[in-house]
Amino acid sequence: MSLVRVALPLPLPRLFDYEALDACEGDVGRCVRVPFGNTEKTGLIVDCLSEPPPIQEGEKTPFEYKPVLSIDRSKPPLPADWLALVGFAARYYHAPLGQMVAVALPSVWREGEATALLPSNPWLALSPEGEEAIGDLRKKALRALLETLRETGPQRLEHLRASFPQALLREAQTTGWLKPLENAPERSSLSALAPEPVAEQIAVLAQLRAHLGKFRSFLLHGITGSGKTEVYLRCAQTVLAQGRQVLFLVPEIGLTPQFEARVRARFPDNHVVCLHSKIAPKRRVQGFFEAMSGHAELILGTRLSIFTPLKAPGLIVVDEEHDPSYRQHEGIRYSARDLAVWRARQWQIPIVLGSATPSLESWNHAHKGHYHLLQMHRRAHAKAVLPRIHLIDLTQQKVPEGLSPSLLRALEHRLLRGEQSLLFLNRRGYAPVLSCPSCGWASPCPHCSAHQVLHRADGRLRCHHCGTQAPIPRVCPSCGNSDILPWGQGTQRVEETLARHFPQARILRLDRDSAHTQGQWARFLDMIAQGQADMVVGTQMLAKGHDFPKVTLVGVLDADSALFSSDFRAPERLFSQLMQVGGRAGRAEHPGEVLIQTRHPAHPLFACLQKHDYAGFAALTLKEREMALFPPFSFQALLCVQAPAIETAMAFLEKAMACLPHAQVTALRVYDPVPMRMMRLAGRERAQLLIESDTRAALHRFLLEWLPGVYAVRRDTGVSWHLDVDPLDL
DNA sequence: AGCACGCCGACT
DNA sequence: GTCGGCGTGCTC
Repeated sequence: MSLVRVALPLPLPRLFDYEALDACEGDVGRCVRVPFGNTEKTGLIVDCLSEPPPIQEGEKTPFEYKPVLSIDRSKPPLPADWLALVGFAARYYHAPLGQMVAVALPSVWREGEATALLPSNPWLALSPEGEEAIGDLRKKALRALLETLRETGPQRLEHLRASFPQALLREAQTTGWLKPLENAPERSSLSALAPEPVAEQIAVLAQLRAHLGKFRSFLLHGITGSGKTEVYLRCAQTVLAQGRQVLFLVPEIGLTPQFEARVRARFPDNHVVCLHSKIAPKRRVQGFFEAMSGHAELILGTRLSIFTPLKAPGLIVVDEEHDPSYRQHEGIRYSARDLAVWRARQWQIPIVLGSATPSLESWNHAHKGHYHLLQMHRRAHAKAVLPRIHLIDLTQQKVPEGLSPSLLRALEHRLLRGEQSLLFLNRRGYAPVLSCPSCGWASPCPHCSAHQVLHRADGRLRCHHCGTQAPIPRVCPSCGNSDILPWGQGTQRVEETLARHFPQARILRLDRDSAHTQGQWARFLDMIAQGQADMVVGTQMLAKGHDFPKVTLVGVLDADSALFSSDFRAPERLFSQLMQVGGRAGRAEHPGEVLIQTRHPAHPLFACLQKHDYAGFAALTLKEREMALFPPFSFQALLCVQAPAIETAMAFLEKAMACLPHAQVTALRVYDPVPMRMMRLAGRERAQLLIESDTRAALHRFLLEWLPGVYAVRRDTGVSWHLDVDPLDL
């Protein structure tokens, strides 16, 4: 008898066995179609058994195995190291294996017929017909494509894809204007010129290169502008030269295009694959397959690309490793950064975690000697200096519209000198609340425990959590008072205020509302670079990724909300954001200045910030965490429940608590169930239960014992739950 | 999670 | 008399 053990995409913590007479060990890692209940499902074969496993205790009758419907042998099976990774992730995050597989495997792979996954010849050249066509082409885009080819000579398909739409390329190929080239031409002359590394970079590179081919976690702490990317690229170059692949992780989709462009420019002869959730499903599997077969040499992408199988891995780079976007916080939760470290160990290769403001978890690892700390304290451009940081004490100044007189004066100076200013405010919309002074009504969202935000431009109240919209009421919906007022500042209102103060200034607003498409965002960045804006108001979108060489003033309008937040990680995020926005200014020859408005200028966070002293801030904050036994000095898991009503959610948690393992593990704390900080979200009410342990091992032993009980808890209608291991926000 | 089976209220 | 609510139980 031959059985296959199948992981199915179900929220059940078990596997299902099926009869498959023709199956063998070689089918492990293949997709399989199976009957399930009275439907069919596609799962992944994770094991092959020659005889039925012994009857489990408590099992009544030996059941009959159903036969598999079909095994998909059109694709190679997923390799053992990939299955090991997904298996580890499922165990570590206590998620059903089938669901982890569903997260890790592109959906088209599962559904896919034997599509032509092997890459065709990627080289394209301009044909004589194309050369002729350029003359009488009326379409601007097609002409631009052909002229690019004429100027640069043959190019790899994926290079062209990065700059031209797919449809355009297809059109040019079908008309015969672009023809495939059999052999890759010599293109060494086209390699982009690269800046010479400075002393610090050379030293860091020497360390990295000395450890290629071995497992080692490096924490590369380099200040903004110290040239971390250059280090990654040079290290990658060495790895590629050894015939090995490089996996690059970046935090956000928004950052991939520029990074991708830089990587492609640097390695024009290598096959680069870009993976994130906005890539068309078909191309994602293609990239997945090319990485697995070894055709793709550089794989870059967001958190989901940590699940890419690699044929010959040589290096993993996690850029901006502190960034919270590495954590998946919906559905099955995982941290791509943490899994990356596991993969590096699995593959016995080095991993570089880079950041100007490392996560305290990583910093702590470095200081305990688990990670090897590499530092770069100087900006790579000799002329560039760090910005000076000043605090504006809001308790000493009147700020009627969120802009203090000192900040206004500073803005005026830049305007007169023809320099750019950047204002940073983490609140989009016009005003965060519309409120009634007489009865206290404050634009509540009907579905969330949050206020609806006033968006004056489109005349709506909008909830930023669930998306609910409503027209702006003319009188208070609660008491009929006609004097309802916007309360507080959002980016739109600041933009308006600035326009009133500086009617001659060209003001640009950059937030999710104004730059909703990638194209719009790029256009805005371009306008700033061209000097077509004097003042830019924006949210944290501004802090990430791009440099603004002409900006000499950065104003932070409200730094305080994070200082006394109930989230113990809020100061860490604030520090990182302030360092990042500060880093946007004062590039090249212009010295930059940062002005931070605060009601708490004596807060120690600012003292560290003014000295550009990440290490000092980290030491201070780690000390606090140690005293309070917060992570990384304890290990947490969160059981989260959603239900139509909070009572139902709490009831589930009470029942879950009733089945806690009797043999209570020592050094472990189980806190009482509480409603979540944001109790209501999108019409669902949420509660949570926190488990905290002194050691990771104890936490996992405990969860292993407890979870079967939790799965067995009788759930009222509408209740759903999930476990969050190493949660980022409580 | 789906999807069945199963036992009590307002309807053509 | 039925259609349909969702409580409960199962999926190799």
